[in-house]
Amino acid sequence: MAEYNFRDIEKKWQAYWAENKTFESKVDKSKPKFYALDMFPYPSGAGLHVGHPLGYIASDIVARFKRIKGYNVLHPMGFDAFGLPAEQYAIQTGQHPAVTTRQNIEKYKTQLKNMGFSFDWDKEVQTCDPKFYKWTQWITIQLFDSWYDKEKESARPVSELVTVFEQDGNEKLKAVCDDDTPVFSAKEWAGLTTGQQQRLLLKYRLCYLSETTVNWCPALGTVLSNDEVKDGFSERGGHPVIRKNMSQWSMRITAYAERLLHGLEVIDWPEPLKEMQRNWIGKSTGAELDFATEVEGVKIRVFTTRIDTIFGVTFLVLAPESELVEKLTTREQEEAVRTYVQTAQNRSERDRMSDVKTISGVFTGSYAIHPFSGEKVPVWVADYVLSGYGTGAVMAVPAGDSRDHAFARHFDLPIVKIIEGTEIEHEADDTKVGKMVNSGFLDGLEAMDAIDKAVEVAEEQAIGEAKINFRMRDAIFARQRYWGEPMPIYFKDNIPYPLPVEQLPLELPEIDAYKPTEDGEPPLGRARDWKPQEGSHYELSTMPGWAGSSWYFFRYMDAHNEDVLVDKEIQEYWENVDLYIGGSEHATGHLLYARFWTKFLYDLGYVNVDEPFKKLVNQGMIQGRSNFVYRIQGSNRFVSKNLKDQYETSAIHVDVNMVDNDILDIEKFKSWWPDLADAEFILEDGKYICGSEIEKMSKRYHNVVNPDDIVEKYGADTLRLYEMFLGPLEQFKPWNTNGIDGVFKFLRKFWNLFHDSQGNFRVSKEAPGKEALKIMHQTIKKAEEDIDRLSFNTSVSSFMICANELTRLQCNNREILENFVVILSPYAPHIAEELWAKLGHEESILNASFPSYHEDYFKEAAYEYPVSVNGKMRAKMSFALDMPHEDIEKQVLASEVIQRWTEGKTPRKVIIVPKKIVNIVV
RNA sequence: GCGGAUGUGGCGAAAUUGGUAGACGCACUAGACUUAGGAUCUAGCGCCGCGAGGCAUGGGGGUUCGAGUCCCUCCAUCCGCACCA
Repeated sequence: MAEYNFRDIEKKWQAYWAENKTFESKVDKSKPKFYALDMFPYPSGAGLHVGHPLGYIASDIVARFKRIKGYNVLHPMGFDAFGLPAEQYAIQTGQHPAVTTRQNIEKYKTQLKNMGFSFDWDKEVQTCDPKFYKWTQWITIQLFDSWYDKEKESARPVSELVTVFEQDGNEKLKAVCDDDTPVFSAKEWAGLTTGQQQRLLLKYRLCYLSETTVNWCPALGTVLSNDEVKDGFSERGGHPVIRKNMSQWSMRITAYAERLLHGLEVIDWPEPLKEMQRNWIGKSTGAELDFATEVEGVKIRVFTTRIDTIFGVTFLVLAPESELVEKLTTREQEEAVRTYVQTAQNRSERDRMSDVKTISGVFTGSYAIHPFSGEKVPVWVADYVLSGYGTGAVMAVPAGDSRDHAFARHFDLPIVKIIEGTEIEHEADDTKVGKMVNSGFLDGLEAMDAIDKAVEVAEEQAIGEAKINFRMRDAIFARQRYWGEPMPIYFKDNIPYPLPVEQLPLELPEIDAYKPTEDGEPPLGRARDWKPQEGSHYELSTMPGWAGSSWYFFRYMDAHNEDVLVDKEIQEYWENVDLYIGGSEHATGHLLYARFWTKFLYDLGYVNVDEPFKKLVNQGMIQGRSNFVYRIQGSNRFVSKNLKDQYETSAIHVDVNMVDNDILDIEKFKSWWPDLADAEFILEDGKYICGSEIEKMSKRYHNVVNPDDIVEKYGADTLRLYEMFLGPLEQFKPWNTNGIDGVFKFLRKFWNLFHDSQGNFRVSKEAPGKEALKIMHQTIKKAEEDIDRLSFNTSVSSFMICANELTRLQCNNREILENFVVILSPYAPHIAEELWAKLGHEESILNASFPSYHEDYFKEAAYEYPVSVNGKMRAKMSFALDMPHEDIEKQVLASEVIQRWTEGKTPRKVIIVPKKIVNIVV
């Protein structure tokens, strides 16, 4: 009997697709386009586990669905191939990262191809390929050669900036630049040396070099961007991170803060993810205000969002790093302040964060003058004020801010009530509701109105102005590592210049080892004779991991173009990504940087969209389910889970592949390690039961399930269906193979619909019955609607119902089955292709078209209305489709059954919800 | 602390606009066919009750003829941010 033989079928069709380039996509203006993209993987040595394909399956279903709906689909795949693990491995083994990366990529591709994805492999990109990173470098040069015009809200070439400087200096210019940029006139500009001019221009460039405090990770020997640091440790490897001043390349992403925020309103992304980006950008609207001090010529500028509380200010606080600290410290306080500042500076990021609740600070000895009341307010230094945010100085309002309140109480500073009716003795009240009191000209105003009034007065008196601040910082754009894109920058006389475009790509040089040099230079310092010309040298840092991933989605459109990063016409056809699937862990990294670069390329006219991803879906991670055995301490005996409390045991992770339904395969276990060969076991009911826990799927927990094993045992189609069946795409869920049989049985049942008991292919031309038509059209409708809302699990269920029903009806009508094959094909492409071919079609099922459904087939002539009495379901009654309400009402009330439920009472009300329910209220 | 999400049988989960809660699958139970079954088929399967019926969507309250769905409140779990003035 010829059973459903998935192995042969899958092999056959994968070969067919490759040979016929079935998934190739070309610009075709006669069809609407659809761009379905997955976040490309980093090819790690461990290979794919069952969690990786989840998102790929979903996007593949959509891609295949859109194809049979008549769209021209771009569905590519590639590799984010630069990165730390390959480099760490290289440091340990001396093996070139390019070699291991290539091997890993091959492994990934084999695994991916086994799952039947409809990727157009001709469009594959690898970020570590010089042909690709040529353009990453090219974009970097464009960023270097651009500045941000606040007036036009757009990036512009630096050459135009130079023209502005030559004509007017920078006095009237509205541009985004470093905070310490001096004001100069055209005349002053003309008087500068080339070197001085270049240094000034760096303060405007979107890719720039500056002296900044960076996150330095000593263990990795490199700087990290803010999104790569989690709780004071590096995200990769978990090494401690310290603050350090260094000259570093950065990207002026802050120039785009406002647009990055606004853009969120027009894209279809999950709300939580948008919220994360909003938080990260951290816009706050407030005002800056100057406080004069007792020291001649020194003013303290503060940023506040609550200028309405200005009369509640009882002291000012400076960040320890503020340069005003020195100027304002009196002789008597000098010693104390210096000690405090030094302690604060020496604390690592980690210490400072873990110590948030400790209140510390020191008085500078001097006083500032309240701009409105003229009162003296003491100036303090405290590390709860951050140098990197706002102006590095705050006006403290203990009545309205809990930190100020705590500080005031700790150091016994006054607390002044400024909003009527608030209770502020023990706690600050930060609500903006109530009338102002003790507040001079603000008295009697509502807090919200007082904000506007205070800003108005401050601007009138020229002591302050409305101001918007962002929490987001510029992104560090260099790593002191080998395995990344070399910066296309060289230095001459200590001034950085971009490499001429025709010299790109600047390829990674060969080096003898992948560690930093003896004198602490990055690994590229080891490269010999690696310089553009005598007297100049290349930048030794490489780009961060996010460089290539910030624009790769454009490259797929035109992956082999050697002249431009993407052909304009081609890009204008594909525009941007219609559906992007990937993990939410990239919320404040990749997904922000990609938006930034897209907006930049848009400003310069290289692309015609300013958002890269129209719709984004976060697939939930598939977690691992770890199993444990319990070793009796100091022995080679293992005790079953429910008996373990009788002994002193330690739990040991055991490879989940030796465990079935928590029952340990003792023979396999014994051969796991040599010293387990003579292990003894204390069993319960003759079995060894393992403990279990949900953890991240990882090699070190021995809980990795390889999709290859599932494909081998059940086939790729079953794996695809099962991963979708597991639950909603967005949800996190542990991997569990328990239910996979059900899905496999469905495929076999589906196969059997087309085959007789001898295994001969068999469909009939006999007209299908009403019931068969009904279930078929319902299923078509469901399949279509479910894909539109990415509800794949419910779709799989409806396929099963359909197969059950058709089997029960013994229906093997040709057209019905043909429709079924087509709607199933996005989910289980191999079996669908096979049956499609058996049905006599010569082309791939991707050339089929998705069937349309007709509600007539499953609409009944009459509706069955549930009837409820006082909201409680009581009976079912049939009514004709278009029966008027009055007739329905009459019929219901006349019914003896209903009379009984209403106990003969006359109803007060009869509610008829068309096509849904009839409710009688007594 | 702030922000966001989630909470439904033994388990994974359905329920698209408020309208018969638990579809579908797993596990389980009984039966059929079998030399046998980790194959297949049939039936059952939220809880209490012999039954009619009653109770059930984290707890409590509300709106409604009617609430898993809307509102308030509390609890639990997960995620993100965390001295951002």
